[in-house]
Amino acid sequence: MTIYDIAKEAGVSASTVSRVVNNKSGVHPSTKAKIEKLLKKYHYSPNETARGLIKQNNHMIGVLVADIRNVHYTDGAYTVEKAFAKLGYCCIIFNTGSETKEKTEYIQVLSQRRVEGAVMIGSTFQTKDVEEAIIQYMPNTPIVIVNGYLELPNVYGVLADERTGVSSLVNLLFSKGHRHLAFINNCYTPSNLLKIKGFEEEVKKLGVEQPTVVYDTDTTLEGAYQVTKQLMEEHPEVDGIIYSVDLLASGGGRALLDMGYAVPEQVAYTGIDNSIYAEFSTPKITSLDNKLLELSMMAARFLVDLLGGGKVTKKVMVFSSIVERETT
Amino acid sequence: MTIYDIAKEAGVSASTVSRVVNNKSGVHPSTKAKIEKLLKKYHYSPNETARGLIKQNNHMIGVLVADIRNVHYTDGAYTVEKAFAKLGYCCIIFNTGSETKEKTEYIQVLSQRRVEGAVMIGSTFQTKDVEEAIIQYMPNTPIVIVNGYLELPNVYGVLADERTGVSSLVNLLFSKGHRHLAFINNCYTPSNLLKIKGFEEEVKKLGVEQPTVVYDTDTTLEGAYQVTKQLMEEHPEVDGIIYSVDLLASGGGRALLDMGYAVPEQVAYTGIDNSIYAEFSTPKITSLDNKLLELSMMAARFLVDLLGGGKVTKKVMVFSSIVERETT
DNA sequence: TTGTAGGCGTTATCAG
DNA sequence: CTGATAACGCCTACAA
Repeated sequence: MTIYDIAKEAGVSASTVSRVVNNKSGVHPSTKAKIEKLLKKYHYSPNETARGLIKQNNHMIGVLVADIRNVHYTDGAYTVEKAFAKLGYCCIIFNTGSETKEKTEYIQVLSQRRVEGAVMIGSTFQTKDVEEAIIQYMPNTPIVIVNGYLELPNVYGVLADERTGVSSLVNLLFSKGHRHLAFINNCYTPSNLLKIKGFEEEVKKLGVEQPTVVYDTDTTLEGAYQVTKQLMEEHPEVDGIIYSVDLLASGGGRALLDMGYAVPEQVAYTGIDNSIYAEFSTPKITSLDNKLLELSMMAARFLVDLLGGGKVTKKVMVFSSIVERETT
Repeated sequence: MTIYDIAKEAGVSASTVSRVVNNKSGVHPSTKAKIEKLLKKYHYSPNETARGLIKQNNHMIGVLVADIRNVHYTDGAYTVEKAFAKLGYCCIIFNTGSETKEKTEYIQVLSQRRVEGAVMIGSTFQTKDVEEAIIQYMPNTPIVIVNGYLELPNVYGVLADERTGVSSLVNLLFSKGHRHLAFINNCYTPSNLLKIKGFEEEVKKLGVEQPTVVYDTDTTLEGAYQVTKQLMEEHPEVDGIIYSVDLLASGGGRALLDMGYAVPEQVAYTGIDNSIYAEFSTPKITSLDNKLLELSMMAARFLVDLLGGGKVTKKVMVFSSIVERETT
């Protein structure tokens, strides 16, 4: 059902129908009524594709996320979608995975779709390859990165201060008498690298001579469980652990319990993200709230402002805070 | 950068450029090379909007979900997105919330966007209003509902047999000596109504005379905690609880522990969904695996087949199974 | 092998 | 107040 079909049946021209559809003034009430009746009768809805072609806008924004199943990415995607839906935009969401190649491919896809703006969720998008893809394919599309930034005229960043956040976690553990700290990491995203940097710097600053211990694992409960066991066997002196994300802390915490450690007296540990995992686990996990939710809300607002032609800060940082629970 | 810009610079017509862009045969190698060079130089990417207009397809599918932050919906959305991205489709995702009005509005939006197909995730879409909206706005668009169904020519359903699933949960509790069962429900979706029906039927079948107890709460840890306390105070004889979703079981389980009940000896309980909550909680929760992941995968495959012009079963059911853990 | 013309469904600009 | 007409960017006969 097109505007022409309606026009023919109403005995008017397409332009008149268009005027009615768009609520423009200057249509005779009687013709207007006649047309509206037909519109309703056929449940006419304008073809946004055609509209977009002539209006040079499609009210679509792209959302890139490594994997929406990660809780904080889920929240981010939700926040962004909700914010834009309210404004009549729709979000096309892609799970890029962690591979560089896929990320750049999806950037290309977004450019073909001519999205008006994009949000990339996660520091994993703060890479050279993404930067180049943006330069090539979307040099003029406003892009906001959640917890990341690229030095490009059309890219904006809202960041968490995870480096100092982790420093404060170290301080917390230290203040409770824990001196032999370890860090368990899941992957080397820019965000996690900052966390490790914050960890190592603060440990050094506090004057602990012992070399810092950093272990790797994949992002699973089981992986965290195993690597924690391994850590405690190889470094029995460790009495405080910072996990790069809550999920690891949950899995690792179980290992500590199974090994018979008293938590938090003998070994204390923390997660990062202050996600539902921290709240759900037993014992409930002390976690660094890096405000990822606020970050996404801010990102959405930034992009909305940019699309509205407003000026926006290129780069902001949101301060994190510790939520203490039962593991410290 | 349009096909015309390229054509002008190459000294050819737009159609020739179009042929090269679409890899059609019958272009002289030298002109082809010349054009390809320009294409690369300007990082030309075809405007999908314009393409969609003439090809009468935009390779977009709509995904409706009440709230993507619910874990199984997240998984569903992920599965669907991944399946379609592989085929060059993009997914526009909307969080509809639970209000009827919003659901029908988003159906209208999808129709304006002229999506080629849609997936609705959750039994909450199995309502009269959604049905009418589909009839009005998308009577010819293939739609697959995950865990729901509507009797419409263009609607397909992949369902979980939660009714018999819950019956088997009742049987499990019964077989372990629990006779006084209660059901704690979060909201009255078609899916949950089936669960309650399965619960009540099976209790009756097993010859328990005592009236069945069904309590309500909102979908939060805290709500489940409170309502479980209330339940045990008002019905101290209860020794088995089925929670409509794992999240409730997690919150309720903590209440039972706090009240000093031995789990599962004194009181046993189960969740439904076999989600990460069941695995995370302490004790780990026995849960009904209603195969929501398979459901989404199947839904995606169905829709892919439909878009490819294939025939697909209108309605299938996937059998659920119990995953026993520490609470039974 | 290449170009021309028409059309996809809308909107915008002019005339009338 | 209304109707042609030309665009938007692309694709596809058909003609050359």
